Amino acid sequence: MFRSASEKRPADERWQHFVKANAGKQMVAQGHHTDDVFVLCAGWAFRYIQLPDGSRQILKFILPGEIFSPALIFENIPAWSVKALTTVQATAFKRNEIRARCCCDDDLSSTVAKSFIEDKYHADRLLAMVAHTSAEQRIAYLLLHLMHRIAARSVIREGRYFFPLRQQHIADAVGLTTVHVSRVLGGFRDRRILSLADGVLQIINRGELDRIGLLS
Amino acid sequence: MFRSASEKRPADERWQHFVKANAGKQMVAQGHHTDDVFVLCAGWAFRYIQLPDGSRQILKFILPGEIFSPALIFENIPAWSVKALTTVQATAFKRNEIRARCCCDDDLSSTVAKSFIEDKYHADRLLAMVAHTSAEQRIAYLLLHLMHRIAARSVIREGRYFFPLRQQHIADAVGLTTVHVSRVLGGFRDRRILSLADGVLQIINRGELDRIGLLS
DNA sequence: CGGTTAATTGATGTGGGTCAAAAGCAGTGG
DNA sequence: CCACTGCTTTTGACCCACATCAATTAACCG
Repeated sequence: MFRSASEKRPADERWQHFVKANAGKQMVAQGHHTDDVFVLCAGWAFRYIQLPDGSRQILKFILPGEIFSPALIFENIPAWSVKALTTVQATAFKRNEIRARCCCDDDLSSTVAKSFIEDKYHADRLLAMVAHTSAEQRIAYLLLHLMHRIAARSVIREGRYFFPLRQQHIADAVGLTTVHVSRVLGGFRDRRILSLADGVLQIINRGELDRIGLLS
Repeated sequence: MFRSASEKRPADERWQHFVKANAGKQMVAQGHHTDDVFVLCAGWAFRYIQLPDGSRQILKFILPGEIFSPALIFENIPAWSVKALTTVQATAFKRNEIRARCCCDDDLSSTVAKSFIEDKYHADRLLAMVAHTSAEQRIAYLLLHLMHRIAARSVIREGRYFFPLRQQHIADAVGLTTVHVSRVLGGFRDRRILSLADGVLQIINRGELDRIGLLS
């Protein structure tokens, strides 16, 4: 049975609530006020900014367990948008609640700080890759980066990764066109390095992929 | 993370001290432990990461009054380096001291949060520009961004900005070669948009510069 | 079945890289 | 005062990685 004090309050006063969305649904909109701090529970999403010329830059792919952006805890008008990549479920906490807890909870505030730093670390490295390396290197880097994060939360067998990105997403993340992404992935396939189709990334020659994309 | 037991302090563990450095001096080194949190007092510096292939990505130019990086407050092995661009003076605070104060000082922690968010905001936009726009747009954007920050801390007369960057720095910040930076700046000069020489940036046609670099 | 969206492939164009040379301009030292 | 050195900027010639445009195929779906 539900013992639902919270159920009886209006929806916008509960200190947390759940949301579901289908693939493609915009969940946070650049420049629009929100009091919610979202944490992804299931599915994939991505954070991006839209340029006035119509192109978009994907800043980060968001995996289950991750906050949409640590910045959301401190600002109520985000400078970016978030869109669901697959069907997703997320929990929305009230910002005030989170911030109140941060003050008296050392663990939480240290987690927040870590997530800020990690976020920034990856953003900096992505910038370096996009600015200074070839299409092959950028794509290899992105795949390796995501593989690492995927492997951290599910067991990987035979080099097969669940991988819901379309080529358009890869293109928007590393600053290429879909046409060229297709060519590069085709090249990887021909050279027996990996194959990417039907939402599955199959790694065939990890060593070679590392050699290409692991500039560090 | 490691924390040394509380100890009596030798002279060099004062909770803050000052440092001076000449242009070109490396002040923080990627991957090397440091207990100091630096704030720039005078001169310019820049934060960057070095890629294994030798090229470097400049992440941010640091102006007087700014912290080298907000991340420095929470991590003791930075993922980036900082180098002096001009002769500089900086104050080095002890990390433990800063963090202790953050806990009981709402103003300070809110300032830190703001600086994290602002830092990230500019990094995201730079990534978008580098990934999706032309050389002219990137350079115009960088100049406009810096002009804005310079103007916030000193009066500008007749569109003349103190501007100590070499073309190499511009190239490393926006992902171009010095040769091409030279051509683009030459183009701007020919078209009476701006001229950049001898450490002075002279804006001639601000409207046109905005039109090129202000994609927002 | 047509209609739509994603991936592929080919032909062609171009922005910016690469290489190389030269020129300007400190410093430095004889 | 002039040569010498090192650093930065400029300029020219050439090239290639990636964009652009366009057509084709494949998969999915009501």
